[in-house]
Amino acid sequence: MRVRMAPSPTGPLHIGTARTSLYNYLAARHAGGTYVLRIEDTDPARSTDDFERDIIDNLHWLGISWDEGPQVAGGDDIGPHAPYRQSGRMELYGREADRLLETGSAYRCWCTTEELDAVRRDQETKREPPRYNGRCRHLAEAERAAHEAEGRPSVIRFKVEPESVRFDDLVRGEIEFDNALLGDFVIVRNDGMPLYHFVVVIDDEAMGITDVIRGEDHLSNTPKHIALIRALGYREPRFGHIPLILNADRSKMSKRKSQTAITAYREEGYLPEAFVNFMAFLGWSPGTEEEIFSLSELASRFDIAKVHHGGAVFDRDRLDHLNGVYIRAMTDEQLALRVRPWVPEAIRDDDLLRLVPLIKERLVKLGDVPDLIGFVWEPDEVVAGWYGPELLYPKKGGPNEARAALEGAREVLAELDDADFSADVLEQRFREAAEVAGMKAGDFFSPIRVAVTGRTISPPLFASLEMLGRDRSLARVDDARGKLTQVPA
RNA sequence: GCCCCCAUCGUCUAGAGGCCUAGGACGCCACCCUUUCAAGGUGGAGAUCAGGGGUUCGAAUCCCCUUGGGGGCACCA
Repeated sequence: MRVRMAPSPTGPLHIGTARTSLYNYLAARHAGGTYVLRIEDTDPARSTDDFERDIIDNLHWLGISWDEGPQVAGGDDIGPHAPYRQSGRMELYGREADRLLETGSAYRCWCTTEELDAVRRDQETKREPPRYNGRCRHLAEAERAAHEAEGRPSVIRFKVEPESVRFDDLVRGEIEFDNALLGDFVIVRNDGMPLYHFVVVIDDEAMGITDVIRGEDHLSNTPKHIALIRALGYREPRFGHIPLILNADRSKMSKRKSQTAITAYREEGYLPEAFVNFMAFLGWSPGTEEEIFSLSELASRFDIAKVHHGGAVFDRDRLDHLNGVYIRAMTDEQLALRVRPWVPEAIRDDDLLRLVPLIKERLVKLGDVPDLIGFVWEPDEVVAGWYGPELLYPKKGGPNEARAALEGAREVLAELDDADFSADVLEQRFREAAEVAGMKAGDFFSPIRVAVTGRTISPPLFASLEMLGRDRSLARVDDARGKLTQVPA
């Protein structure tokens, strides 16, 4: 089995492309087949090196590796079927176009865009299917010769025979189309650039692709490909069309309505293993109630025949949940390593490791780290700027209760020496102080929490104080007391 | 408009004629735990399996129609 993924570098790696890539990868790994990466850059106007790099980098990030193809952007191709970039195969496309011309399966067309538009408009008003009317197909020899002598640029059109085409789709079963509805489509532009439907078929043949697994949006294009394959005398691969990933409104997932770039998710701090797990379940399930799978587990379980037929809405809540599951499953050491890019360099590795337990079970995405424990490394005055005096009031209480708690906290902190400055000791002392103040523990802790972390929601208070150390804790409590002096009782 | 595909809780899905008074997960709502928030635990609401006809002793599962949704019909990929 040889499968391929064929992204075009006209944008950053799209989630749909990534999922198709994943399914191809899983199918190949499951069957012990070969997985090929091919860059479809036949649209020079829209293709860029940056996008190619984005695609390759993010595929690597997801852990999807290929056996043949460019291993790095702009790098050398690896594999016996090079080139793996369409721009490297121009000569072959030209030869195959000539062959089609010679065998009479294709013909030159001189119709102008204006003429074509006019025909299309006419068809629309007459409610006919919009397709090429075949004018140049029936050109007399003399007219053809005249056009060619004139030297005006022409496109090459493929002659579609009015026959019915059927194939056995790997995920959907038997599908039948009537090619009479198709119309002769263009395979080479008037500037000589070959078009997608044409090159995809040539490339797949050249690379010995046996199974074409792609998005459902290509289902309707398949009869064109099959017609081309037959005219060219190629061997017909199996086709499998996987369901689309959808926006919340159930339309095809698009940049306009959803975040589609894999990079964006990566930058937010989603874990590649969680993302892969999530994508795999968008249209596939093992048929059991298990749901946590590594890439290699997925490969051993994956079955293209069990892929769903209907589209799947991208559900961010579910992704968040899965990401949290993977984060919680990590050791503190692993998580510290992963979180490093989101933490200031000034934070030492051993301090970071001490921070991790405070946030592990409340972390959804790695990028949320600064939000959760930024107070540890932010300067006191910055943290003080995060809240106003009224945030210091306990839920049931006002400035007086806040003052009492802060006062009590000050005393406790002031009398502790550094050796005693641990979460356990702190908790014990603070609870005693709450009692002395005649306050419920929760109400007593609340103003202190805000003073120290700048937020009403934070990691456990005493561990936070321990991390911060005595002096900074004291300073923050004093900052808070200062804020309260401006407020009348 | 034409062609093709699809249709189980809000979402992702289990389900390949009797095991289904439809299971799980996310989300939601309670309660428990608890220094906040999470995490965790327990429980709950939530799908007349889009609707209608068949086939069958029996249908979420098979067939047909309707409806709804999606995709495709480029000198884009």
